[in-house]
Amino acid sequence: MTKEISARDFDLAKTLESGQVFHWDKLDAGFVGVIGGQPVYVEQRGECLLFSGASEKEINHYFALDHPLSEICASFPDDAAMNAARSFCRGLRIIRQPKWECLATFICSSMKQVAHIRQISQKLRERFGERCKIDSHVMFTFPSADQVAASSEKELRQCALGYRAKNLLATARQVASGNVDLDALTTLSDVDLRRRLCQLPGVGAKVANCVMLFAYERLRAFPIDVWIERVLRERYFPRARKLNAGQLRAFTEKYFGDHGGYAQQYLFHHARMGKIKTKIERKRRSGRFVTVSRVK
DNA sequence: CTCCAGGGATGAT
DNA sequence: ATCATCCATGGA
Repeated sequence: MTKEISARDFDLAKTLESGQVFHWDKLDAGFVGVIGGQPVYVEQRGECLLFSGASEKEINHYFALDHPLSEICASFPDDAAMNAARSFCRGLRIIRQPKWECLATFICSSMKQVAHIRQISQKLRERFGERCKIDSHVMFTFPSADQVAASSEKELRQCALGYRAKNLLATARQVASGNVDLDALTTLSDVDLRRRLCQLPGVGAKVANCVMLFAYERLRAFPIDVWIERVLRERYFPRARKLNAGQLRAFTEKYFGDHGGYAQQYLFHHARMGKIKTKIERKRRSGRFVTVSRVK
């Protein structure tokens, strides 16, 4: 039942915990999640992936094991912030997510921490998705646009969506009705795709760029959230006074180039992990200080 | 307890 | 065209 493929230049944990996808959970030595409506277990052992629930082809495609990662990383600009992130995030890949699932979760992401987006995703799945099992482990698929569209704003709010419920419902109805065909947008240019996505309720430039990057494989798309904006201002414009969103966007588009989305994800993950690490460090130091002072 | 989070829509300059 | 404010919720 368990199959295995070689996966070079790949770090499963970094990929799944970098804040690009929100429905994978740690189980035993690996992760459980859903790919194409099927429950999947994946575990990394060195340069090998052990998995069950999907075909080798599906695993290869979902985790984008065909992306030429060393070439992509080599195309990043050569500067201190980028080099640190490149080194820290070795093996992190931008995966190929289902379009609706990605769009829906990022509509829910506004002004939410990664941990809470995961929680919202889980509540949506448990309430509206379909129950399934991998071995004896129970899980739920992400609800389709039809399933979300058939619910109500009140029900959605019970998933801790807050003001985002109205936007998710409105967008789900546009997708479910066929008014918007997410698959058909694949043929559009980056500019046109972004414009169409931004027409959906709850989708602005940032969410549109996330969906373009994580579901449409537009590897240039460069989402600018509070973390990335902080990195850009601190590391690339340390003493710029007035710097608006348009100027930041123009800079990122030309500076980070064809794989800007990858560069962005590396900067994002490195910055987030750095902060979490300093928090743990602070806690450890304060704990030690208390111990020492008590001894005295 | 307070602070803040992978923002967007809206209305005021 | 840019800028400020509000929007719910809960983790840290």
